[in-house]
Amino acid sequence: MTEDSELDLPRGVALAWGVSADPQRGPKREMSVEKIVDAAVELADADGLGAVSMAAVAARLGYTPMSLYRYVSAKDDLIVLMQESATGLPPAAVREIDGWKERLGELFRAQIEIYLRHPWMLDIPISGSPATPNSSAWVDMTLEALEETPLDAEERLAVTLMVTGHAHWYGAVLAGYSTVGRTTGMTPAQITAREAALYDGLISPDEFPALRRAVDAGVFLSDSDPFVFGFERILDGIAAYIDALAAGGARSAGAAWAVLEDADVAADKKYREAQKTVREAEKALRDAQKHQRQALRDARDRLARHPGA
Amino acid sequence: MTEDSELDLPRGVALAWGVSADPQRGPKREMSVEKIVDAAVELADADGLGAVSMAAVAARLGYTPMSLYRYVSAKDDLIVLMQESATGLPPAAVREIDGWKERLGELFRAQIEIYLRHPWMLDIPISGSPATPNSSAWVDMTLEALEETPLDAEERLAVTLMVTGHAHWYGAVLAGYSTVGRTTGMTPAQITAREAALYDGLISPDEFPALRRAVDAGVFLSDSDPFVFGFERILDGIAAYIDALAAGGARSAGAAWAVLEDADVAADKKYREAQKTVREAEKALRDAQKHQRQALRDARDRLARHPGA
DNA sequence: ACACACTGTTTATGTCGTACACAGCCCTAG
DNA sequence: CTAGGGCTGTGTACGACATAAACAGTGTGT
Repeated sequence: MTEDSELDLPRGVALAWGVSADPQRGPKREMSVEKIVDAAVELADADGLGAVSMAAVAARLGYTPMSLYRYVSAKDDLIVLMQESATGLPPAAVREIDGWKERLGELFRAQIEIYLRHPWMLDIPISGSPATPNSSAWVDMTLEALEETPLDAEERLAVTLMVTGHAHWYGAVLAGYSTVGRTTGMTPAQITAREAALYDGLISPDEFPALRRAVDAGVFLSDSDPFVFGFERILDGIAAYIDALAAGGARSAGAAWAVLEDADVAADKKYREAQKTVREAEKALRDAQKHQRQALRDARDRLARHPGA
Repeated sequence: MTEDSELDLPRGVALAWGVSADPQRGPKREMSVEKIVDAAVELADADGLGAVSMAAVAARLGYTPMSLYRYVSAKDDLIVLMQESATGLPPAAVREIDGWKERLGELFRAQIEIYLRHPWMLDIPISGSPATPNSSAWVDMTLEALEETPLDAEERLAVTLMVTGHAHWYGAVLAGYSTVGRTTGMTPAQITAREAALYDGLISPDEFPALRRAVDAGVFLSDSDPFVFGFERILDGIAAYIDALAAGGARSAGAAWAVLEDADVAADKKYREAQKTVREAEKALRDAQKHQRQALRDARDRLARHPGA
């Protein structure tokens, strides 16, 4: 029992809070956690999270792989620290902005910018609650923006979560695009065109009527931003709720749905099997069509080779 | 040039659409893509995405690792197929429901259920557009639910994205909890309590005043569901927009924000460095406090051991 | 001055994805 | 009806990767 007196934080989180107790004896340290994290972030910025291996980070700093473990207890910790570093503090200028809507908008925009600069952040799986200092600062500032509203504490947190989530989702979809762009060297317009072409070939009007209509309406070629629209709707929804509160409306109960309590795995299996039947029928149909096309092509080929047959 | 006549779909996606052209010659196949995918899903359901290795899947089916590559061209493809399989078709019963709000609600709920049953889906990074048959079916049904509204095609797609994103986010946060639960064997209540305790110790009223107030208000101990609240606000926001349209309001421009166009990496570096200064100052402060506490503890210890000193 | 906590390094282990070459199977062209 | 070749599942092999363990050198508190 070394009695560290700190609650057992997830190791990486503890490091992020600066709970480290630098050693007294021994040779001078040549590296530092910060240098390691910076090197890792640079690697990830350049070539994605996959490029971050302990060996690569160490090499970038001119050391051997194992040396990093004197500063970071495991790779997972390093990733938490990278996240923390890239997250940074929310822009202080937000405090000068008037109106909760505008503040939320600016915070949202700032989050998207971060994700665009560090797309690898979106590849990090959400692991419980990485309650690190910087992420706490973002939550704090978002909550502060909402203090002028009549929302209660829980509702404010719910809004915070919603904004963060929307930004995360936005970033993920956008980053998907930019990753494809970097891998294939296509411009966004080219990617869009290609996707549209793919959709065009795959979405049959029988199986996906509504989606087909959307494709025909050219939604996948549009350059308007669906996420901005979504964010506006979210703000509207919050405003409507606030108005209703002001008009003496009752607060939302916000109770968890009963359905979600027990994930009935057995039922799911049965369900998936039933679906498989449907899928198989559909596949059979597609196969039939495909075979027909293939047969036609073969016939044509043979005819071309042996015109007299 | 084998002239496959199909556009070059991402390999895994092609498989999902059943574009496979089963071979004519050679020994009878003993396995099938479906069996492989099912085995992989079962593994992932039981022990997470990390438990899905080619070797593990093969072993479960009684074959050698390499045999899988006759059916699946790479692990990434297998994962796309797992996603597709677990996604399944949207519940057909949604079509019987009256009202777009109610339909969206049911689709949302159904998505959450899927994520609860297959939490590993949330660990799969969003890779561009996995436009697979089943995911298309979900989009199709969501769009269909919105056809009774005066929203135009792009707006409907934006709403679809928003609902999916919220569900994904919801699932991710929830799954984080349940993963922690499985790893540590704690009940949700215990986890909540633990998190609350952690927050309590880390969130200082000086650095995070608004967040501190929220903690004190007990938001992390509440059992009400922030996501349901959020979803209600989203629906409200859409409804408000529809009302505005009906009243003759103009459509949202939804133009992309200029800021987002160019992610200025150099500026970010400068920004991060400036933040580092702030962080360092804060850390110094925390360290000072910590050292003080440590010194105090040491003094007490020494006093206890040598009462006469 | 000496012990020992601590440094960065070396070596080694186990897991993983997957390339490649193989021996046997069986459809199809001749 | 036979031969060729595309197919099957398998075995071996290789290169990443995370990280455990043992090591020789360093510098500080006793």
